[in-house]
Amino acid sequence: MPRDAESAALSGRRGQAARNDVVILDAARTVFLADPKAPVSAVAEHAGVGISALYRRYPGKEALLCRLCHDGLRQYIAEAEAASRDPDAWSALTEFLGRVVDADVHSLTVNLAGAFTPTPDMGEDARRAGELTAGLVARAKAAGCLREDVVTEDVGLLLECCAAVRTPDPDRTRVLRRRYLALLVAGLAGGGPPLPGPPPAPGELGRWK
Amino acid sequence: MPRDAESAALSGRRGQAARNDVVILDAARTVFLADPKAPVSAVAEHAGVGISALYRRYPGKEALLCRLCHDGLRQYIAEAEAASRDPDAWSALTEFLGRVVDADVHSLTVNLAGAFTPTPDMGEDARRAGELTAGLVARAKAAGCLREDVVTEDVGLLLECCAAVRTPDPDRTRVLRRRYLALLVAGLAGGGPPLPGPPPAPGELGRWK
DNA sequence: AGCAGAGCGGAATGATCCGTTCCAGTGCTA
DNA sequence: TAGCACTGGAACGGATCATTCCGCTCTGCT
Repeated sequence: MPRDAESAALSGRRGQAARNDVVILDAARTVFLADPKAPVSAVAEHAGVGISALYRRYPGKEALLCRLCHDGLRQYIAEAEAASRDPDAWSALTEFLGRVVDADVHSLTVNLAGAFTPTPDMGEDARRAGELTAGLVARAKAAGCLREDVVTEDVGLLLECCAAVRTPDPDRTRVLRRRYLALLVAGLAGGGPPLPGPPPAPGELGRWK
Repeated sequence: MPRDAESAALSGRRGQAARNDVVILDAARTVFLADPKAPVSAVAEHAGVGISALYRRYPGKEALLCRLCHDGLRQYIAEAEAASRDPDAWSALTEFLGRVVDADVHSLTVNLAGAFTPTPDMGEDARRAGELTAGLVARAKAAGCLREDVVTEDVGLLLECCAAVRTPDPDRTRVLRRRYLALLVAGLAGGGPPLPGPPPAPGELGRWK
């Protein structure tokens, strides 16, 4: 009988269990993305499984949220690393932003934070994410395509702005977010008066501490 | 004895009652702006009054929310009317946006909507608000200072983006919001590639129907 | 001066919601 | 065929709120 845990074509009880692993995770992402404080039962319902299927895999809601959040953080890092390899500094930054917005990674990492006590791993990953972001910003600035008065910390807030755009339809939401990201990116390119106010300070948005 | 209901210097029981009217409204605005689903008791506590002081004035939470929201809508209209009188089409639009963002009117009108059944009055006011907004946009476009591919409905989403910027400190929040509004406004002025995706349709964001 | 009651603070109430546990059923697996 | 890994979903217990209620204070009129 097949023993490969990676296979999606597993049959029987074990197959269902393996498939439930991913079904549950997907459902959780969808549900908690739509409403970070959704009840656990909503996840089970959306996944089409019972509540016990969920509690067999995670010790509690907090663990599930933590997993989701950490996955999002890892995805952010992966996108940032991929962008770092783009030879063009401007498209590296802007396409990175586009991908992060599309994947709704920001909602995952930020809106869910605070609902659980972060693990040390996540702190480390968060630091790495910050570094990579700073790299992308610095490179774009050095290339002269990004206005000088933008700082690394602005990126998080920009993503927050895009994440605020929401409609009942996920696809439509993605499209509209791209629209306002485009507006923001046009602003990032320069033009207009200097940006007002002191920029966000490094520790200021310390949801991660 | 003084009978003037407008006076803030009313003495005695009636005076306290009149003063509580405004204290409660202010507290409600502050509290519900910070958290639209805050408990009623939080409002009373923030106002420094008991819960009954609140229930003496409003039949229930919903009525209070409705009042707050309607007030916000009226303020929006007032700002839009004031802006309409600005002879410069561009500053009419941008300074209007700035004032609305500063006053956090958008959070008031949008984040609170859905928590109560709107009155017909509000529907009427919402329509008027839409008209005024469209006027500001049309004028800026006609003057050639606003990019052509922006539509009236974009304004609501822009405000939503700004409202998404939040810090524990209200003053700092205001400053940061202005920062990203400036970025968006720079984008609105033009430059960069055309905005992607179909723009939001008139009825699409129908939180008010 | 005295009293009727407007207004108030805050405890008590009752409903709702939600995370978690528990148990009986099901059909692989050996 | 016996055992058990896994599951669905009901039941439990705690928490949170909106709202009501009661006893008190102090005002404003007679």
